[in-house]
Amino acid sequence: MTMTDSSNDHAGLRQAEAESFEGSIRSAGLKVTAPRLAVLRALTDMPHSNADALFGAVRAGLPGTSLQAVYGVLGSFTTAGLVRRIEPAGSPALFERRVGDNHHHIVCTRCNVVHDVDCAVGHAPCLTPSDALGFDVRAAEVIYWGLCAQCQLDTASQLDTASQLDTATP
Amino acid sequence: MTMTDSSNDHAGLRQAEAESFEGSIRSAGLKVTAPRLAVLRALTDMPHSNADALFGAVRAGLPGTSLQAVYGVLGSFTTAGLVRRIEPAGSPALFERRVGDNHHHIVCTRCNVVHDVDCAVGHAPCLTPSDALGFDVRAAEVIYWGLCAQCQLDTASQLDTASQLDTATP
DNA sequence: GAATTGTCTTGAATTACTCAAAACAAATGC
DNA sequence: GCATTTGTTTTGAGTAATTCAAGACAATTC
Repeated sequence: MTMTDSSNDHAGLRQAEAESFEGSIRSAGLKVTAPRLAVLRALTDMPHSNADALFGAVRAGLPGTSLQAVYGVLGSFTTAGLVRRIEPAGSPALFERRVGDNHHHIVCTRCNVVHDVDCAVGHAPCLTPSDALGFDVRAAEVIYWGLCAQCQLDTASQLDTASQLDTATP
Repeated sequence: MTMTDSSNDHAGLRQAEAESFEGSIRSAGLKVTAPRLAVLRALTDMPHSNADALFGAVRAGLPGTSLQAVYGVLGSFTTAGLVRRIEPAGSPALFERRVGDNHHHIVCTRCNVVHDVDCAVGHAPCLTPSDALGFDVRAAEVIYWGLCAQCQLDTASQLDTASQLDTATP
């Protein structure tokens, strides 16, 4: 299947996007390859994804790609500072394109959705521990844990149903 | 081999300690078993240890114990709120007895040593993100990354040696 | 002291990830 | 353009940390 250039309204945008991906990869000192472009596009569409989810997205547009290639791409991107890797407890590593701004994350304990949150207090928030114990502190990583809005609703309605059942079965 | 009670100065202390371990386990609603006592003792001696390190320590005093038993003990202790599990990025899960005080951790990026640090700012420090995005925030986990005092010295002297080599080989 | 309940041992399986060698493709120099 | 160099991907295997399951066993309860 071939695609005529500028065949629809999105073509221009898509091409501009592709060029920006290419530029990012190239200026990170890495060779521009199809798997790399595909991973970068997938990561733009679905931030906070793990290697396996990205592999799925990449494979959709580039069938021959291996999972190891995705790991390789993510590794080189992370080393190059093109993507950031986070590892919330109990989760495989997640990746995002938002780098260099020291933002943090909030994770739902029920559905595992992840969102970005900006620095907690003032500018460089938790970067100063009460006592650094002689450490030369380079980074502070904050993860908030809680229930997302949807899961609050879901659990509330579950409790509701449960209490109704209690009443219904004396 | 048998051990006479109160045969040395440490015996009284050791017994008191054993009783406190027993009490902790019992009041957490768990059965008191030899592997559990051994894990709790090991964890007291070496906080921020992983399952494998604890297994090693436990096995020293209680040879028949299996690694799976250690995982089981740690799992039930964690569920019961008797120990806290932390998972710094790139590390297997670490365990500690200090629970319920919402303290944080500082990890050396070179030697992986972990220390406790108290809350960063004020009382409930980073517990309030700038924008919780509708989440019901229950916990904030902060990990500081940096070089410990010893590793600062080590890397400094290495740089020193390297520059000396540079000068020595023109 | 027997019954009940929960825990431990043994053995296997799973998940997430890494390593290595050969095939291949992108950038570089001619 | 085409060959070379360098870096990347594929294929296949391997590892670390952890979990699952069945039966044996031990701690509490009655």
